[in-house]
Amino acid sequence: MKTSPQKVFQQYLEAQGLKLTKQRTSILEYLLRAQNHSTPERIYRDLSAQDATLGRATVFRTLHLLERAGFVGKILFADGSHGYEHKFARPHHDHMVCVDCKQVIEFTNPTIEKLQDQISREFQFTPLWHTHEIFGRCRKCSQKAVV
Amino acid sequence: MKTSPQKVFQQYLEAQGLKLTKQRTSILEYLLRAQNHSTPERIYRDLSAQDATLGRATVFRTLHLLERAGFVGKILFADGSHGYEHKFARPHHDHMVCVDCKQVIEFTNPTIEKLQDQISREFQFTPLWHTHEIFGRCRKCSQKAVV
DNA sequence: ATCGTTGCAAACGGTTTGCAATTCG
DNA sequence: CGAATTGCAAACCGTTTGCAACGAT
Repeated sequence: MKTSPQKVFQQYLEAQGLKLTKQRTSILEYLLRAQNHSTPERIYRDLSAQDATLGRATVFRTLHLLERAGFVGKILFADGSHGYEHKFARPHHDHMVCVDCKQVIEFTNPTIEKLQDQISREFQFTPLWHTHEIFGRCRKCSQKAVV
Repeated sequence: MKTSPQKVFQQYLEAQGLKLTKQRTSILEYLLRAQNHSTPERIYRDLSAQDATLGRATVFRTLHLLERAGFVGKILFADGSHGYEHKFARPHHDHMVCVDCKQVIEFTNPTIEKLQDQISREFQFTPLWHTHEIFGRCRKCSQKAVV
């Protein structure tokens, strides 16, 4: 009994009284294909190449919808801008972002997660979500950057 | 031999062949006064109340200058916007941001810092800086939010 | 048929730039 | 004095919105 992202999305829409349109489907599938760093503009450019009538507004609207539903999340870039990544069948993770080649490396560390909960508890703070991004240079770019 | 932020700033400017203007001084002093969550717009509004000729562009230009120099840093808000905080005589810290009252609680955890370095090393990633923000509800807002 | 959804273009908010006038050193 | 800096307004970019046409159920 496999539940594909598409099916999950469809069920979500149905439950909310919303409709499954071809635009929503193609944006979802774009996100599933592209591992990460999909920006609204890139999604728009790539998809409107096939389907010339797709509008920028729909990309934004669908991204919000998916974000509200918890199917996609934001990822920060070093310059302060951001992109999106889907969260289907992917455990929570944080990011190391290369300031040179823009590559994104995912990491998880259970100890850090545990410490965050502990710190929150100390302050009687109720954590809902977090972002944790390490900016720096990946292995390759570190080598190149050596003076 | 005390070195005030003002003096440090002045020396930095001098070293770069830049000038110390009254606008730059007043923006720096604003940031020193306001603990945190200063947004460009708020800085502009508050300061231009006294000095009606101050321009928005100068606020942005000065903020960039201070950021490049490492005297101020960005702080993310829950809605994706951001503000600035000065970094004079304040050790590195991360943030817990209340999604309701917007309050920012600072925290530091040496173990987390150490783990970050360790993870970076594993990937042969050279960390330059990081952001780590926990979003949730502060003690007071957690209580209010109980259904 | 109904109501959600779309594309469009105009509006938006935050940030940036070009330029002539000003100010610091 | 000369170079850096400023204020202004226009330009810019990413995102949002109002609206009439369209499409899914």
